[in-house]
Amino acid sequence: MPAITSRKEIIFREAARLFKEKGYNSSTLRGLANKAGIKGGSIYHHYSSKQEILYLIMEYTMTNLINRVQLAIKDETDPLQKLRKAITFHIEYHTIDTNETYVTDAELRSLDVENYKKIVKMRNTYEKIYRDILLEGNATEQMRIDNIKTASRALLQMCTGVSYWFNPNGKQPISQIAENYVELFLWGICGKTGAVQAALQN
Amino acid sequence: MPAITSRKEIIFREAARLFKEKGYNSSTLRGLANKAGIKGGSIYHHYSSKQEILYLIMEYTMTNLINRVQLAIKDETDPLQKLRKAITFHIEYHTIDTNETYVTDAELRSLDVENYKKIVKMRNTYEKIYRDILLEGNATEQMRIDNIKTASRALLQMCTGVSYWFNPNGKQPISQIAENYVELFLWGICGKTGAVQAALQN
DNA sequence: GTCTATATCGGGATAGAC
DNA sequence: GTCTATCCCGATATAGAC
Repeated sequence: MPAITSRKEIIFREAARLFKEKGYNSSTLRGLANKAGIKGGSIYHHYSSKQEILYLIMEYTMTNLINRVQLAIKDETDPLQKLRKAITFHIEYHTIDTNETYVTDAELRSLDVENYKKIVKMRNTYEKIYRDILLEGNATEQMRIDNIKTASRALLQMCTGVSYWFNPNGKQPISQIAENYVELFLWGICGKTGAVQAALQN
Repeated sequence: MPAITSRKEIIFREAARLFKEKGYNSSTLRGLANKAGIKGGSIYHHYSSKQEILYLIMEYTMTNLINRVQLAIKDETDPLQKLRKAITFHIEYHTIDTNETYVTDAELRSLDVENYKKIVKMRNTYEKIYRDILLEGNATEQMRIDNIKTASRALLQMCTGVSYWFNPNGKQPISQIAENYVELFLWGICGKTGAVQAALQN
């Protein structure tokens, strides 16, 4: 979205908030218009349908995810560092555009067939970036992953979940939560016990 | 649900399937009746409202989750073994009652206030079982977890995700996928590399 | 660019026959 | 226990005035 907050952008943001709160189908255009400070019919001056608004939210989100994760890892060569940067980006972005990412994650079902295909394609592109990092890590033997597809799905599922409960006013800053997740995914809950660390000292 | 497949049970199962496919609000009682082999109005002989069906699906699911996970771990004393059993149960149950668990996970928003409170309470009960295992593991120093709440959420989020993509006709049996997840959560993607294993041999 | 008024449709729920 | 018929409401989308 452009920097200047036009009415069109207000509708966009409020739609994401509303769709997250009530779900796409339970959200009404009257309710959305009300939040945007206009009447129901006026929405059609800015968007051609409710479906279009949903699609644009998802397209915006997927475009950002793909472009920005590539930016985040572009200067790294080490797979471990790439993964750290990618995970951290994923979690942080999901807490910045919380509403948009939530809707993108939860409302795939509500898309028309054509729109569905486009978004799924973008999602595959995004997931492949993570799979490729894991593959590299296996190749350098810095990682050991039996099943790349399962592991990348588990990773993204786990990280996306942060945005469901993250409270920006809470005690823990998001950077620290992201670091928790990185450590958890890299080392598990047993890999950093005293016994392992002692052994690694040798 | 009772063993005998009554019409009431058919409606219940078809509702879970339909709500998963289209979402609660996009599902119609006429469509549900059609799947159950009756006409729309006849549903009200078995259930008092659409909302009641949703609530019963969730109550059934949470009751099963709570009771069965306790059964699964009751003979174990070792926190690591408890966790293995609990994770395996969680994943396997989500692929048995896939539709019911999916709906329970995705349609909290669609519950009435009163029903919402009851289900959230049950979900907290369920999550506490996992948190307690992690706490025990920290106490015995078999695990090392900085943030129990974050870790348990990450775990459940990750495991629940299996049911979104698991294909019972695929190559991998669910028991093997569950084992992948257990290993991933316990050791991460780095904890089982050659370097660590060599160090642990000493 | 926003308003009001309205066309049109479909869904949840009920009533009463069989 | 299931059917048909229907009530009632609310939602998307459109038309035309300002």
